[in-house]
Amino acid sequence: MRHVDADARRKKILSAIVESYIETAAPIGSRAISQRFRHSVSPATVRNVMADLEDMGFVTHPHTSAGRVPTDKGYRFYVNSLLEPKHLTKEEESAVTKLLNKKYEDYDALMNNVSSAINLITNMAGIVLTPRFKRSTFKQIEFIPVDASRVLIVLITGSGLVKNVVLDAGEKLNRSELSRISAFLNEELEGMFLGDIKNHLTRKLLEERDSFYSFLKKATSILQAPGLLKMDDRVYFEGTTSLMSYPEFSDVSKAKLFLKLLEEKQDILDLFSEDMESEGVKVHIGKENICKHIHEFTVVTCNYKIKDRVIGALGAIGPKRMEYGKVISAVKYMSDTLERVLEEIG
Amino acid sequence: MRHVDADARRKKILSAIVESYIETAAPIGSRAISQRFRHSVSPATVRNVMADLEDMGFVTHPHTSAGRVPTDKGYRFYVNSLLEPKHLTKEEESAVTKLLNKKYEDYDALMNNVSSAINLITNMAGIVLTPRFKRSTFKQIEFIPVDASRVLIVLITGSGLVKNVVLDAGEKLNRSELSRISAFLNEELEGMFLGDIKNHLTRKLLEERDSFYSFLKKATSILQAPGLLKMDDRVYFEGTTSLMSYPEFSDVSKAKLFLKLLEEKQDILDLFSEDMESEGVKVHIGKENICKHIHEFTVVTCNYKIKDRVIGALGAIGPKRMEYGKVISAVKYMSDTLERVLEEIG
DNA sequence: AAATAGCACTCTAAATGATAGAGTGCTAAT
DNA sequence: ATTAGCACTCTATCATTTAGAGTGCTATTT
Repeated sequence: MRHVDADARRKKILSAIVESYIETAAPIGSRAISQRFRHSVSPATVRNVMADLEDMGFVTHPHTSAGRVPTDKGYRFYVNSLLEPKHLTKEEESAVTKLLNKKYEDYDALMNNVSSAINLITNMAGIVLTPRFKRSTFKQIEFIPVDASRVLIVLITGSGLVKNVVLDAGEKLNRSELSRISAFLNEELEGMFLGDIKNHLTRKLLEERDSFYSFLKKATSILQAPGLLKMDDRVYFEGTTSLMSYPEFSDVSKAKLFLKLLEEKQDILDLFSEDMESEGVKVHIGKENICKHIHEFTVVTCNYKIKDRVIGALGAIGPKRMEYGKVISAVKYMSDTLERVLEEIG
Repeated sequence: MRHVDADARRKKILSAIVESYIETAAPIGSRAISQRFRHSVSPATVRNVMADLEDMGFVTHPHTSAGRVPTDKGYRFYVNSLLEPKHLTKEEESAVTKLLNKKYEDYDALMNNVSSAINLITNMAGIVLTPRFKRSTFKQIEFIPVDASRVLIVLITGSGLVKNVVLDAGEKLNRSELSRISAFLNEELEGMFLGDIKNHLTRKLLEERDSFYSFLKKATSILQAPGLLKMDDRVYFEGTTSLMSYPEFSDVSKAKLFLKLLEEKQDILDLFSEDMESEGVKVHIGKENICKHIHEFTVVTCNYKIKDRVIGALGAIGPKRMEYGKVISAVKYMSDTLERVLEEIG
């Protein structure tokens, strides 16, 4: 490796450091790097390059006489510039297909299986955010009288989600009025975003003054039934166990911290929600995450859509020391697969 | 403590060993026991009693020069005979009430909160098995046409659970026939166990021979819609994090084992399902559990009912070293509370 | 000038050994 | 029947040592 471009060599060595660290979880020394290149460079040279890389902030030292470890910046550079994407094997793809090709009685089971599949392929914790209700569109509403004063409201969304709420009106309900209300709402709200319905009706209510007003008022109040239009985000997790095998978690206090993170799903939810706004796979390495509980981890996310509308996100979370090529491919693949499955369920 | 009944003293000392071990997680020696009784017995006497207890299989030695530790048999005797029930404090009860007195949009949220509450009070992992669908009764069924060939089936159970399934009939559906079918089913199946419906209809089908046959046939086939009458057991967990604080889990491999247990919910489900058959609080200590993954833990369960019919179970799981009095009371209390809440939701 | 060999120095992790303390079991005394 | 006394055992802990891996610098080679 004589008279090589210095910059190219730095990249190769950084790549080697990152990959070796991902593999072994141990700091890597100049001698080992030299061996990795079959002694085409001597350890001494490697040491010089390493010193440079350290100056540039890509790697660091746990202590004076230890090998080098990538920094967040190092991982970032690796992911942006050096990474080779690693596609799923045929076996992996068929394993995913097999896991997801059941008949689903509900979304819960499907989402759980998707996060299991992510876990299966990546060995990271799989995360799925359910379809966002607020972003769904109105398709149909029906009222089913349960007894004198109570009625079951059934709301069907454009993407086929169904939501039930039992409304206790407190007064005796008039069946024919109910069916007039549902007919009206089905006409009026067709295709509208659930998140926009409330405002739409309030505005309309202001314009009306005649006898129609009280009818509209009643319809509006029914839609206020607790939980009916409320957002219904849910987070699915699988695979915490397999994460515990990583040496990163041999310290119990760290493991505990991580479990806590997963149990208090809010931070994850925020992160994923934000990532849903933009297209494609996103990678958040260590301290790049705003939420400081995730500072020791990397999160890979991707949104998923039905009919070109983003309705959720999925991804993987694990130690920064992850096989980025594999994980990124897997997350993308799972997003595509989930979209396909959702399309089929219709 | 001169001339005390030997048997009574053994019990007192066993009690002291168990309680001390529960508190400190450390083997307890004769000196410490003696101190616990304010030196009314000498360490030497305690040693003799301890040797007896060991012969009887209630306590054991980690090694020659260590204190005693209760065996499963010791815990069992303690729970059966020595235990003093410890009621929840007013604060704890009000904390539970506060946690559960929200409006629930769905059972998922409720059950999650119940298992959180169990965790909150006991510091063990809280577990809830959802209402068993098969044991629910039929109340009402309605069909909502979604498009030409598809219909949303809404099934309401006696306990107020609602289940939706979209059925794709593949052929054009006749609205008036659908409503005749639902009217018939609502009449015919009122109050019947969901688990019995299939047999009931098949039997009836055999008896019919006239024009009614094809109508009945159609009704039956609709109820076969995938997932409609299928069992829908689900397990809710909360509080794995707080368990990780226990010294039992300072060994990561043990922690991992436990997490695995929680992730593969089947064993838990089996255990709880079995316990649902009998009334009241059940305690399973260590090796008493058939499933060997639980051999290091104690599980406390209790079923819960709606209108005198058992529909689910809840409980706590944690190290054998738990405050049995407290945990047992808490599990019972949560069962009562959940029954009350379910009654209110109706 | 770039690459490398050599060497002194640093730090860690693992092995070793010594020590204190907690606990037991037995026997003799009360 | 209980207890005191004593020898013995086992463990946990701490300090000390040692081997090895790794660096950084300088002198040397190409």
